Amino acid sequence: MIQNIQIQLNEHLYLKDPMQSELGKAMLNKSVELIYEIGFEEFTFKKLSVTIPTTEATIYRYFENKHRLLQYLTNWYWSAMTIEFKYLTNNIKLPEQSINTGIALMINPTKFMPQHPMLSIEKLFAIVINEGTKSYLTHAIDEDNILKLFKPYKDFCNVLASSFLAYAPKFPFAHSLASTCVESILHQSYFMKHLPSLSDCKNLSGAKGLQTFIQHLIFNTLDNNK
Amino acid sequence: MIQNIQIQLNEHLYLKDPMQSELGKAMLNKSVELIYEIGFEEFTFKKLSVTIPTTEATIYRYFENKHRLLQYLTNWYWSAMTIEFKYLTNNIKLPEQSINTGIALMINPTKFMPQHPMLSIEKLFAIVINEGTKSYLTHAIDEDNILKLFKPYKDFCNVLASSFLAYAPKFPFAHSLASTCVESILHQSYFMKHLPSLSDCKNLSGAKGLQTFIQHLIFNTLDNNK
DNA sequence: TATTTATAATAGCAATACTATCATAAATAA
DNA sequence: TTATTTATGATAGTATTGCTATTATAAATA
Repeated sequence: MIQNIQIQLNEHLYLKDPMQSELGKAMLNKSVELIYEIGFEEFTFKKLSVTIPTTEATIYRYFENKHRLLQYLTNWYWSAMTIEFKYLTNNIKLPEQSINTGIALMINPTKFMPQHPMLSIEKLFAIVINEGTKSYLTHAIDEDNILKLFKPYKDFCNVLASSFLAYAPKFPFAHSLASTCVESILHQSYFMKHLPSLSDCKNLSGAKGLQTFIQHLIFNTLDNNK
Repeated sequence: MIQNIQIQLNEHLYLKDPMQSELGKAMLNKSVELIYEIGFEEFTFKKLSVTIPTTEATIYRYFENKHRLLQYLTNWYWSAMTIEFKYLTNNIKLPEQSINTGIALMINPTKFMPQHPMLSIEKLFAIVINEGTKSYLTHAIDEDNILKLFKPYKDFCNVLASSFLAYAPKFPFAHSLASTCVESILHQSYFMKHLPSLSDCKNLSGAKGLQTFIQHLIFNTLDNNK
């Protein structure tokens, strides 16, 4: 589904829209590869310019700095996730089923969005896990928020919260639960791989353990607050 | 309680133990002030050296780089939290009461650890909220983990998980729930302040909303898995 | 044909993230 | 006491990063 849709992102994320040229698309494509490989701290525009190839100065005409580029990528990810979630849950009557679809999508996005002509969903998912929080844990958070740079992330949490409320209309913490689940899935995925003692879930069998844990968390909480 | 205890931290965190000299202690003290003020990305050893005052080269004799210093601070924080949690819950018979104490401590550490001669607990708490994840979201995670640089964080999650298991011995996700709660409290605190639409809790009335939310999450989950 | 636009090529600069050297003062050992 | 180690300051230096500026050229558009 997602590979046929052009995602229009907040214009404050870039100086020149990377979607409007082949070179810009190469920047997005190659930055995902490179950040995935070497991590965001080690990632520089100079290194990116070599892989494309182009010049550092040209990349700076597209993006203010590497932090904006990371925000561009995470915005793209959450926009795609929101579109996919709405698509998957459209016409679904049972709120329970929508919630379970959301969980499955968050844990295993490549199952629902297998590939994209421009970006590797698999690597982008890894970047969201490894570097995603850095896009909002910044000293400029309040200015960035005024520019609405976190809207796609909020949108995704909101649609998830809405499905919680459809299931348990009186639950007073739908948004907190939604953002907690989103972050928990990302963290637990990271912990399973790197700090396994912080998790009881195993990476085996398609992250089934994580799915069970998150279902426990959501439904036990919601069932007592219907 | 905590102000009278010397916390011995992993020796891979530093080149020269900052606790063994007044200058080293000043580095810790002033780094908390400075990171709190300008954020970790803007923080440099050069800037820190001016506030102490000392020279950049001298700070490099204590810490490999600013990332190790951040890890030192977060290690100190979670060690202190673990000690405080054990102290507060010692001789407590009801697991429920231990869990509630843990929640209260995590949400409002300054209430239990009001001050410390070397470090501002309040500012250190803010740093853990704003920058804490950066101490483990690094490309060197696996090497750092071999050096046991995340032990204090794991220890805290473990003692919390133990209190969950005391309350609900058959619950199979105690560690995942513990790390999820720890991270959720930090994230929700951040969201309440900067991205309020991601939370239903208000900063008013001593973060009472956050406490209620976390209690919902824990007890509803555990009660159905006793 | 003229003009705008995009990119390449190149240079440069201030700040960052270190490393190295030497002098000196204080602490400790012989 | 003298000798020696240790800690710090003072200073310098280097490679990289993060970014800006200038000019040339090719392609697209008017």
